[in-house]
Amino acid sequence: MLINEIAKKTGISAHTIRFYEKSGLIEGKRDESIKTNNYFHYDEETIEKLEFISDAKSIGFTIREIGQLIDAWYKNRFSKEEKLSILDEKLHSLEQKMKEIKEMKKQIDTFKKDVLNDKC
Amino acid sequence: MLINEIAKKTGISAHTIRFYEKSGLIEGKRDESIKTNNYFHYDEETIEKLEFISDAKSIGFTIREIGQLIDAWYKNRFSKEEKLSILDEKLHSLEQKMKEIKEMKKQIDTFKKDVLNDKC
DNA sequence: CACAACATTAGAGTATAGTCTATAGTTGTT
DNA sequence: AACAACTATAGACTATACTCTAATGTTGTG
Repeated sequence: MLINEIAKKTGISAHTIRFYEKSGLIEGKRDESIKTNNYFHYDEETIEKLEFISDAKSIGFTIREIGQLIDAWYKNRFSKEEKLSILDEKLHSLEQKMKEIKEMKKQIDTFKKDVLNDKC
Repeated sequence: MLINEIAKKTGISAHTIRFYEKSGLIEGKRDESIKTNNYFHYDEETIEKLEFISDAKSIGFTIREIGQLIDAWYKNRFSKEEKLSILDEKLHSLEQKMKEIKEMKKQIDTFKKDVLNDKC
């Protein structure tokens, strides 16, 4: 799969995909048997990763954090213990975010009541 | 209260407070009776707002969105209906974020299981 | 074979949200 | 008065995450 095909499939622009590649989040492979060009080829796993990147971004993870998560999952650069520790850390930060969102919902509900009762 | 005092109370730097002021999130008042300087004075409401800004930022609201929320709550530039519509929109986006976070937690739990079972 | 459509790289430009520096004036303490 | 500590403004600088442009080469269709 060349870059425009995976771009269409994921809804992420080719530019952004190249940016993610430079950032180390994904990795295309070059076909060594083709000498005339050096096009990158992407596989199904990259689609999975790109979808994961989209999701993780939308909840506020940074590129660096997403990189860690992807490494913890796909790569063997970390030991089992290191991987688990990264994943637990992210789970913890998600729980924090959940709490903050619940607080903010309460806060906005209070705003709404104030508006409804003409208190502001 | 002058800028350094409110900065200490909120833990937000004077620079950042001035940035929020320029961005329209808060508003200091000048004491017209003092002719020798034009220092800004801040009140308790501004502390409330700054704390709200910190919370809202940490769950991913942008300056623009926070501005809308503050306007919906404190200002009379919007009608009751407009205010409620802004607040409902933000509540809806919080519910979306909650869903996404739950999904991500599931995803990371799956990663963890894979790591524990040496599946990656 | 012309030529549109695609690929690569390097690097410039944009938006957001600060963060810092320089300059200049003000206030409080000794 | 001297001087540290505070205040304001304008504008430069930084980091993050894109987004776009330019230059150049490759591939596929009529």
